[in-house]
Amino acid sequence: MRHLAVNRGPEGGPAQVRRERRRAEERLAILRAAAGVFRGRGYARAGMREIALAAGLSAANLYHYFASKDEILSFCQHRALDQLHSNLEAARRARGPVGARLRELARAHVLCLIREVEGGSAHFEVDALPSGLREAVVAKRDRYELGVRGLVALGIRRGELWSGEPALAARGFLGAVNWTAHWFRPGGDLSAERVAQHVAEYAVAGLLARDGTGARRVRRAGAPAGRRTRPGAVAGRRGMRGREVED
Amino acid sequence: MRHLAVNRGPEGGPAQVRRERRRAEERLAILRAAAGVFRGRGYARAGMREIALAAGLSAANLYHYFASKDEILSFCQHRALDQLHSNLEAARRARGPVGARLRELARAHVLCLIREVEGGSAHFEVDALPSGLREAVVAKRDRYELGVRGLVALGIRRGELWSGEPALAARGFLGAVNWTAHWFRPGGDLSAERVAQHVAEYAVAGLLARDGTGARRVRRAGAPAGRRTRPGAVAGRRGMRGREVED
DNA sequence: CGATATTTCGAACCGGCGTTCGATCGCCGC
DNA sequence: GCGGCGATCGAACGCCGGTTCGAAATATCG
Repeated sequence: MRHLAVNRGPEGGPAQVRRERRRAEERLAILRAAAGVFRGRGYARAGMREIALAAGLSAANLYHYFASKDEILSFCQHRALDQLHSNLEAARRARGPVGARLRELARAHVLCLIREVEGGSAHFEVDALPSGLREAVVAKRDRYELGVRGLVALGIRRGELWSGEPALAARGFLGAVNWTAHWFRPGGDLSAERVAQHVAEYAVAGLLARDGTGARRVRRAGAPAGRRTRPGAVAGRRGMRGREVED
Repeated sequence: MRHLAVNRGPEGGPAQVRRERRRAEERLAILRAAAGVFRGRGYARAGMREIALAAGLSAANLYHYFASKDEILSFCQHRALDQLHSNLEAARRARGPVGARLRELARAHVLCLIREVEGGSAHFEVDALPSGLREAVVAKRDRYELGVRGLVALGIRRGELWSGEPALAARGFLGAVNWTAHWFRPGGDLSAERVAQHVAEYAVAGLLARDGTGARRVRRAGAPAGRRTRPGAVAGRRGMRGREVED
């Protein structure tokens, strides 16, 4: 971190931006290589020399692109979380049955985790970060979880989904989806797309309205939100007339 | 590992067994303390001195009870896995609807993970073990997963469950259940029993027969196994007449 | 009560790993 | 071309943490 981005004035030369672009690309390449090593050996076991080898440069040179190993992990996590948040926004904006939206969200989530191009599998090593960097990652992850929970709550209010406890249902949903990163190994007999499809199917199925026990409320989508919420239900408190999904 | 269990002959004295019993108890106490530290800080961050402090003895003295830090983790995992296998055996022997059996299995699984008395939360740190100790743990864990998958396959053959792919459904099921250990913190507003109940409910719901799409085959339990398996289904191959659950 | 084995502990060891140092090479602008 | 800045690297540093050492305290047995 000795001489990064000197920024000698408000306006850099035309070649300055070329430099910075090349630098950003190199950072991304390193990030990808590091993500691969993290996935293969876990964060704790992965060494800087190993990451450097995978990225094709020397260990010392890594420190011209990242301040520390923790920062590399932090960037991996932020990148993947940004992708997840983008998926979430798409799911919130989408119209149609909440189940279908959640299914697509789950599918994208799984793909984000197991696709090699992203360093998504490094999410679960949040505990490895020092508190300074961890805070931001945890906050972003919690915001994502709250968004998913909001979608689940919306589905419950609409009567499309069933759940005794939206928070627990959302966590089960996320668990089924997140777990994929623990066992999936690329190159197996199951393609990433196939896995994502099936796991998403399972994750949403656990949320769908029960048919045998409990109230049967499978219903056409598009019913006005906020209706069909029985007094005893655990759905969202307070009225949020304008918003469709709670934060 | 210098002078453990000298074993001076085929028959130990009466006080010998008292010693060994006390030793075993001390080992268990250390195991519990270590499990607590592992849960709180993660395996990599937990130090031997910290474990020793939690267990109430010096760091050096730990090595009179365990050969290494890895061995402590390994024992934690084996203990928890033994518990899980015991649950699995109960689920296999039980009669009645497969869904109910899986729900009870999931409930017991969650409780095993989040109850403090057991070091169950250390399962996910399997990658931290050196290959020698890891093999046995992974094998035992895989056997458990295969057992769950067998139960799922049985439910599918019986027509009580639906799944495009038993292996993926079982993994989603285990994911929803295992994830609990990542977020549950004792002392929150949700009791362990309540969490286990709801998460198990969700995990099984994802397996139950679809009502809208797909074939509807919710049916009274106890139907003979092996029937109702359509030719195209992905259920278990080959006949296993005597066994109800495949290995 | 001596002898032996077991438990305990403070202190030190040492290997690995994240990190830094100092120097060299190469690219870009004037 | 040449000056300077950024990129690169081999080597070394320093710390942290698992592990070991040697001895002292304690229990067990004849």
